[in-house]
Amino acid sequence: MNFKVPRGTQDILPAQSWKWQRVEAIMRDVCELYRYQEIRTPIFEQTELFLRTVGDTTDIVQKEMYTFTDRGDRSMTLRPEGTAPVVRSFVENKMFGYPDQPVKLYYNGPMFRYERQQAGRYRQFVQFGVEAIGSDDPAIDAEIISLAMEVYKRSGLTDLKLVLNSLGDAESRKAHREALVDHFRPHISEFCKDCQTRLEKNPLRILDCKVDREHPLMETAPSLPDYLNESSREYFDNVKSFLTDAGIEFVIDPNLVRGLDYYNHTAFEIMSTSKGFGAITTLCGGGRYNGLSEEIGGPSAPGIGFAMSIERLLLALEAEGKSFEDEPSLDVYVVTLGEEAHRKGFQLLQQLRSEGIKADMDFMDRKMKAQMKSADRHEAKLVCIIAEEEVAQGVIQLKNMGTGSQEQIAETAIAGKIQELLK
RNA sequence: GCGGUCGUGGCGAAGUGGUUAACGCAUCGGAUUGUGGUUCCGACAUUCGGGGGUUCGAUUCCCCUCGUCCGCCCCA
Repeated sequence: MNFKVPRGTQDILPAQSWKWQRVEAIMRDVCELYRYQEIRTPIFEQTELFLRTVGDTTDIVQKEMYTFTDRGDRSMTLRPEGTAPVVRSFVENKMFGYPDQPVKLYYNGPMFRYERQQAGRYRQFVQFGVEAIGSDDPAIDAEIISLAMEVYKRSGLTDLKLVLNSLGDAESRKAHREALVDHFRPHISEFCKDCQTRLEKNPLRILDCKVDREHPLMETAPSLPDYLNESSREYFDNVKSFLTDAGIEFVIDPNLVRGLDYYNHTAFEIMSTSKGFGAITTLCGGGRYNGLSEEIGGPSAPGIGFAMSIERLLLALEAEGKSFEDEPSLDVYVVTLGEEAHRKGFQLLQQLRSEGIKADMDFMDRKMKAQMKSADRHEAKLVCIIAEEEVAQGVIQLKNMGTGSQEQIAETAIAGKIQELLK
């Protein structure tokens, strides 16, 4: 019987996992810098939470959720996104009562969407997300976006594009939506099948359609910015000016529409412009979700956040031909010959480690030559060689793998000598 | 959910309807006794994703299935 990882999932092996650790370290550092604190919510939630918040006409709910019934006959769903669970927790734990507002949170963990495989798309993927709940200051929109950009910057990415739009408040959205439906309905039969369903589900999406982009009605379609009411427009202008003040470049895309129902006002995506990337270039998506808290039974609490996929960040790095400099390395490899030396070598190994020296040795009873090869393969800076003779004399041969030179050191002095050489 | 592509040892990759499935890398062993990154020699797929069919005979032909990769939709 052969087993394989479930479709759309992957094992992250040592050759890659160290890069994940680098990204996650950056992410934590930046969050601390911005005073965002980690929150960990369950991997699954009541299905109803996502139906209510994400929206039952969205792709996520219609075709992508991992939903199951538990033994208590309750419908549960592996979380497809992180915002709804965080806001659920915000409400449930009455964080709206915390003295310091807004509540600034981040999370990092697996999300699940039942989708067909493609480059940069997985059924289980890891999202790092940040949420600021409780404030409707446009400055915090800029802060959130800035935080995302900072993570990418520290990761080494440069080929990025920040795309920005405003969906307006509920009133603006409604007005625009009605205008769109009125505009397209008389001629909807001339559009593709997808657009025909979009008319009812999400008419905004029609503007995005690649099939019908040449249709004359596209040109004359009501544009979202024209339907923003006074306060929405003002809010968006403020977000833009805060971003500009922060030195963050962006482009406005009036057709940028976020897929989830709970979004309003600020919507943004960060995309990779690197060549050689797959068809999917969105690295990060986010927006404002005023009203989400009420939607799930909480008090009014405006919020904004984003989510980025670690997988895609790493893919983007590769597309740009970059990686992290500080790959894990080994300081010392201990080579031994004979049983007694092996025993002695293990003692030395443990001593070195207790002093913070990264060290390893052979556990396969290999020949000396093979042990040297291992040392070389692991790029050990130094090799300690111990055989019968050394054991008898209480000494160790210390070889510098860079220069090839070797000297004999008393075993009592070896740790100090190594510390000195590693400086 | 729809469309295309591919599936040979740890990895990369030839190959043909017929009794031994190239090659490269990696790995392991050896080339005078205790030393790496170069070189030389040797070892390493009862088996060609799985199942069924055609055939005297299939890894090569057909069907199904599982899986891969890519694109559409949409997104992270």
